[in-house]
Amino acid sequence: MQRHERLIQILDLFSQEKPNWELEEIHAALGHSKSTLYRYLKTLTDAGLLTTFPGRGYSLGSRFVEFDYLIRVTDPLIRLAGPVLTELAEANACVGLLCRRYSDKVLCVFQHTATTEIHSSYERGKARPIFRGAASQVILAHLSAYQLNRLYTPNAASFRDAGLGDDLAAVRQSLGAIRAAGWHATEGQVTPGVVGIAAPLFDERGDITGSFSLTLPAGNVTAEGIHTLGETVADTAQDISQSLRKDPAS
Amino acid sequence: MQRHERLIQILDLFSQEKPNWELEEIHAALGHSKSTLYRYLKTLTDAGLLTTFPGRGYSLGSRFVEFDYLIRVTDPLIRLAGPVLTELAEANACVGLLCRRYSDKVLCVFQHTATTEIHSSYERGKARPIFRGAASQVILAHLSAYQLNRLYTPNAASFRDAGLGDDLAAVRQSLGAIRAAGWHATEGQVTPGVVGIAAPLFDERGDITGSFSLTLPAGNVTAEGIHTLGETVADTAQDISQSLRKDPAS
DNA sequence: TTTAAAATTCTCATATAATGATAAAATTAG
DNA sequence: CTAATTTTATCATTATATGAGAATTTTAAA
Repeated sequence: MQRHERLIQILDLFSQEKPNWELEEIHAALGHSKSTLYRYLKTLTDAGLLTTFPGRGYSLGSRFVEFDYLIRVTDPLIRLAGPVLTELAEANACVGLLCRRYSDKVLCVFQHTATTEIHSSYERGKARPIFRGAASQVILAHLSAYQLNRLYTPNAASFRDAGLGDDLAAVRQSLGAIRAAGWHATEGQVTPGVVGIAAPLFDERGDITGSFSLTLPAGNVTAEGIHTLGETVADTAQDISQSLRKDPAS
Repeated sequence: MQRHERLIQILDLFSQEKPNWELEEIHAALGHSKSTLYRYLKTLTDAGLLTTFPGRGYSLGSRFVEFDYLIRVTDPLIRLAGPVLTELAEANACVGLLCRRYSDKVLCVFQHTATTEIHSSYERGKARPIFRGAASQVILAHLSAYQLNRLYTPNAASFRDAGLGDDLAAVRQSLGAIRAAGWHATEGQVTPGVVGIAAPLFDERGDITGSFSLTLPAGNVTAEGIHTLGETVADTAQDISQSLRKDPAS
């Protein structure tokens, strides 16, 4: 294995269940010599990727907090879509979600809650299931043919389970229908009894970059209501994509 | 130079001014061979520290967003102090700030604004000046003697400019006074016309871990008012530190 | 969908830096 | 201030990183 990978592998240890690691524990888990391990930990600590206090082991460093801030303030998606999403969520007493595609992931990057009926667990930084839910599927629907092929082959079962089709042809067709509609709604794919209504967001070059969505209790809305909201979400998302084209950064 | 450092050096390129780098630009800035550079970028991208989209160069990856979330949800300081700070800021129509020490840095990790008179620029992830302002100085005041020595020698001028004393003895004395008072207030050290009132937060082992502070327009408060608020802030911070002792994680 | 162009990864011989045992130094805690 | 502990430095050996070019993958255009 590459040395660099062994260095970065250390970061993989840190999780919600175990955010703090003693030197000895890392040693036991990864088995480097003490010299090497100290060298690795110093490199990561100097880079701000880890932090340590005497007698308290290692935990994730300030760089993650600082770079998240940097990403947040330089993200035109948040700047442009955030306020509009907040407004729309308030107007419809629901939860608004802004997601971004990161190659093979869909992450929530902004959220606004305007209801107490559902408590969304999708804060900024929380990953979404890639195949399930409107906010993700609307992104899948706009991948290039090549990218979709690549993703489909090792994940055929996930596509089927998410109701997108039993073979690639069927998946292409259902994703094509989502593209044609301009918006997409799912019910209970992520949380039982909860409806998601999403539309795609495109970057300044016209490529899929994320999704704009509302989340609300299934009982609160009729099929017609969903349709009306879908059109609104689609129109709003289209406006945002248009603004992104005029905005310098991506 | 160590190879690992050259790898991580790539991350240093990314800034608020230039959050996006083309391969050719990185090549020009750091001068590795194409093979090596591609190898480095792939390692960082696979680790989620960078992200890339065709024709759009590289930018910071999803790991920073995800790990900031992880840090946020596992941070007992935010869980315990956040709600109390919000309440206190609302009650006094000011800005509440929660800062954390990261070895040589002081970072804002939580903020609540309950006034329109000042607009705090200290969102989560924004670094604070280490020597200036109540929120930082109250942390300095509780460093160990050894740590203070280490920090003082190369920063004597900064200590003087921040009004903490002209030599180490004087600095020790003024920091001792801050410790004795239990809270500390400064005016205009960070933003002109703005008063900061801060108290220290200690972790479960009794070591300084951050600060709890309120920020308000100087015109809105008398010397007595500051004193009253200072006592409140100190008492509240003390309660939080006490709770941290009972809390498992740090 | 097919094809051409561009971007990225792979291969391999050589040079260079990583490794680990131990010694030295720095830091903590009493 | 001193003893105990943690962290860093030293150095010979070994293993891996490097870079040029070839092969492949991926993109974009027809």
